[in-house]
Amino acid sequence: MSPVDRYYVTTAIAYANNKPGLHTLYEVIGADVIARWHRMKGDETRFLTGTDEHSVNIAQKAAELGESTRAFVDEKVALFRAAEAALLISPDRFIRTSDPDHIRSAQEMVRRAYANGDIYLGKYEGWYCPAEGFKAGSDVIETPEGTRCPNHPTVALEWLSEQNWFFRLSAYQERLEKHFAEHPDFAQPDYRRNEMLGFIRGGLEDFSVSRSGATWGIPFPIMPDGSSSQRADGTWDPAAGTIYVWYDALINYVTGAGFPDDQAAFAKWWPADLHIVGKDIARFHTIYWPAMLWSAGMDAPRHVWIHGFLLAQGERMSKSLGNFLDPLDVVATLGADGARYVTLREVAFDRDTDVSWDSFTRRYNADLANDFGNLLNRSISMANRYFGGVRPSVGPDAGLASAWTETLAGYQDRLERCLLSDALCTLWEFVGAANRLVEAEQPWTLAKAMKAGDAGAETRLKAVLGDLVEACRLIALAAAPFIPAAASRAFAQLGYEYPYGADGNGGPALLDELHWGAHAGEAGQLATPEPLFPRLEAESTTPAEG
RNA sequence: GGCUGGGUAGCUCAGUGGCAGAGCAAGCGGCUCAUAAUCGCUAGGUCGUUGGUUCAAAUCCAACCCCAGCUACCA
Repeated sequence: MSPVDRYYVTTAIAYANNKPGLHTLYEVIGADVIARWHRMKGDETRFLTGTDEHSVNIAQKAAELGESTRAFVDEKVALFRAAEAALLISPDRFIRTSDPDHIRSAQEMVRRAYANGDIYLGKYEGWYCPAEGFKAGSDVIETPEGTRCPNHPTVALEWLSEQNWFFRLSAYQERLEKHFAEHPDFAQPDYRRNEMLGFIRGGLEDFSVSRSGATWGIPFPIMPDGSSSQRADGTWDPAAGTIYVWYDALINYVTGAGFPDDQAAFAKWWPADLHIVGKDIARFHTIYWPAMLWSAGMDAPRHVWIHGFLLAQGERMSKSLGNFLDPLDVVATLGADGARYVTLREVAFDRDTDVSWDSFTRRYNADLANDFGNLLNRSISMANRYFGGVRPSVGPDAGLASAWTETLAGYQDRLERCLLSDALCTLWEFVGAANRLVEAEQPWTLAKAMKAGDAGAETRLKAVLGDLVEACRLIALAAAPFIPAAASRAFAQLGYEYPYGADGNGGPALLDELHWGAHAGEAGQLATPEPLFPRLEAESTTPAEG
């Protein structure tokens, strides 16, 4: 038998301290497109996204608001889920680091590393802000009064040392270098890979994996003497501390694959095919994470794609600066499909990109309303007008057919290399070719000749419109991972049943459907055309400033 | 500071020795099937600066100016 390929793609989990901005959901949209592409191709696909909920900051913020930490993160998670639903994000699981199976998973990963001799007791030293906790060396400022943390400039920092557990990252330097050498596409794009490789070559230090004192976190499962920190009644000895950051957050990827409860599922889904992460956490995903997995006897993920940030007038979008776009505003203005398309078309997936309402609406109007939406509209209108809506079939000698073959190859290549903006650019060149065909053939002129009794003109007209309708089918279907709802609506207008589910599962193998003329000869009736992407007027394009 | 990448049209970018390019935005024209859509044409650039190599430099070399990324434990 030819086994169905399976594909496991993840995003980074988002810090659940606020409502999500488009700059946060950007990678989720991208991952969703890749997941849908694989589902439609017929790969058995798993798409994991979720939230990171353990941190001193979150517990503190909840306390300030007089809420339980649990209630606080539940609220934030609901905001994420609502925004993702609005963007038609289709995770197979939305994981939370507070999920019980994740807690078991993180603890088991710690036990495995310990059993492998990679976790040892050490001393963590650093600046400590009494109002906040340990601060990284890069995160403190020098003031005339002394060293301070930027969040609490009036509070004197203390130099503290704390007994913590450490992970022996230094033991994996050679293996990491070898892995990078043998798998050049493990970390991409190339310039990020080179940065990571440079970091490895500079020498690796061990990092701490536990914190004492913190209570909002996963209990560290091991006592200093090596015994379990779990008591007879099932509770955990707080003296053991909690698991710190990366042995919590990164572990979500194996939890999402079934670890540790469902070994069969884990064997099926691990290693992940693709982690999509922001450049700020590239090092943890391409260096810490493989070492942690190897320590547990597991394989490294196959690919890590490192994307850039959204910028507003050159500045990184962030919640603290307040210069971010609310995904719900973008969806309200552009629609879910428009928001997805425009975000991934305007922002290169491999580097930072400046975005604005102006660039978004211009792109929406140019690509979606004018180029593709109007192509669909004019094609269907003419077929309705000249042939009563009977869907015409492709012609015998369509020049678009060979152009399509080339387009599809380029589109697929870019999409599968995570060059999402380039993929759309390639596909839209074909949209332009179809629009030019209309001008070249002038169906309205052929229609006049047909009316005058020219049988040749009628044949020609039918073929031209058949080619245009076929072009629309192919474009809509190929673009469906980006614009799933619009693709379905386009199919309805074209008189085709849309065979895929709301998440892209369940239909025929996409690449079979993407052949020119795959449905030639099938009878069908076109519907009344409705603008697929209504054009935006300038006045309506600047909602929610600031 | 060190290492890496970049500075090309109003905007976003492609272009690694041979007549400066694309898309969008702008202007003009054509068409009328269409969402004032579409198609064609035009305009617009001392290719960061200065010097050098070369018959020839956006491209190679040197110096300098500016921007970004990385330079370890943030979620």
